[in-house]
Amino acid sequence: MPVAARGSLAEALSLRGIRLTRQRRLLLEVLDNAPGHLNARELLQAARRTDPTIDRATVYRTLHLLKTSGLVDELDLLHLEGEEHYYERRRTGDHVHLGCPQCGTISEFETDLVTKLAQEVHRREGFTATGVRIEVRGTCKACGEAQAR
Amino acid sequence: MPVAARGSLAEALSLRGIRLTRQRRLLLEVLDNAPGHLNARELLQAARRTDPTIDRATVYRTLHLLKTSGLVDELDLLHLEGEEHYYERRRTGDHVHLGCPQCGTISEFETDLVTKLAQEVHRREGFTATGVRIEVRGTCKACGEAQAR
DNA sequence: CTGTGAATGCAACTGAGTCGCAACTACGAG
DNA sequence: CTCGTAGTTGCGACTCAGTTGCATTCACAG
Ligand SMILES: [Mn+2]
Ligand SMILES: [Mn+2]
Ligand SMILES: [Zn+2]
Ligand SMILES: [Zn+2]
Repeated sequence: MPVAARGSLAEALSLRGIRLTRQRRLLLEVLDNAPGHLNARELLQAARRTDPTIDRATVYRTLHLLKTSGLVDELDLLHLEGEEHYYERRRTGDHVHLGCPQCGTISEFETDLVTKLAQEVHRREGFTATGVRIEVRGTCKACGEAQAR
Repeated sequence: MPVAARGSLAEALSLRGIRLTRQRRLLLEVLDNAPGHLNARELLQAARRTDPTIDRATVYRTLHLLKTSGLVDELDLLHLEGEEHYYERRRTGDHVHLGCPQCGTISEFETDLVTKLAQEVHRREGFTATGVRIEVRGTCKACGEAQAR
């Protein structure tokens, strides 16, 4: 991962008075390089491939920290399978998650409706949103076409 | 609760080949009359006030049934407190949940953006939504005003 | 009324997430 | 570049939401 990203990460953390430990750096790196969405168990497994001594408790404590710092978002993807939660680095563009129970696929969908919703909630209710989570369950295109026959 | 509602409930269930047992009727009644959002433990407690013999396993099995039948929605309210999930009867008007971590209040917000999102997802992605869950975390009006001083 | 498959209660189990504590370490003051 | 210390980690025990197998009970079609 680019040096710039590392720099800004250390910055982002120290700005908040958070120490940049070996474990925290590793966990963020794993999240950055993960192809999809990881749950806590998968995150631990992946991190252990680099540092076999890292502990489950550290993963949970770090996730809590990163969530409240706004660096990571927690999803449950409508619990399509199991009770776990999933984690992803917070990005700039807002996106929504689409889950298809038939094939188990989670896809992402960018839309400005997230921002629109935050604005509407503020205008009509005086509520200042700090985080919006939108999860959609349904039939994906592929499953829909397969069903049509 | 109106007889009509009861009738349509029995209908709704038997249409799907679901037996209307004493326990299922009770759990739906408790959900209907609940002031706010209940988690599984609270639902069990409330139901036990009427039928002390009802079991935890029945609550979970029934919730699963009602969820997959589309009669009940599961929320996690962004897990403002704890890991539990919350349940509410599905209504006609779409609504969104607003959670304020500072005062712990959950409020509801009606908006047609839910429908708009479902339409946009279908148009742009070919994804047919069967359920949309939108949860917003932030500072409520009261807490915002208190903070301004 | 009766028979039967579905649903329930019970009790044991699973596994995600938490917590207290002793050892360790990031990092700022000197 | 030390050193001191508050913050962090690993560990192991723990909590508690949710699940499961099985014997008993019950809804409801015939
Ligand atoms: Mn995502
Ligand atoms: Mn959840
Ligand atoms: Zn699909
Ligand atoms: Zn508030």
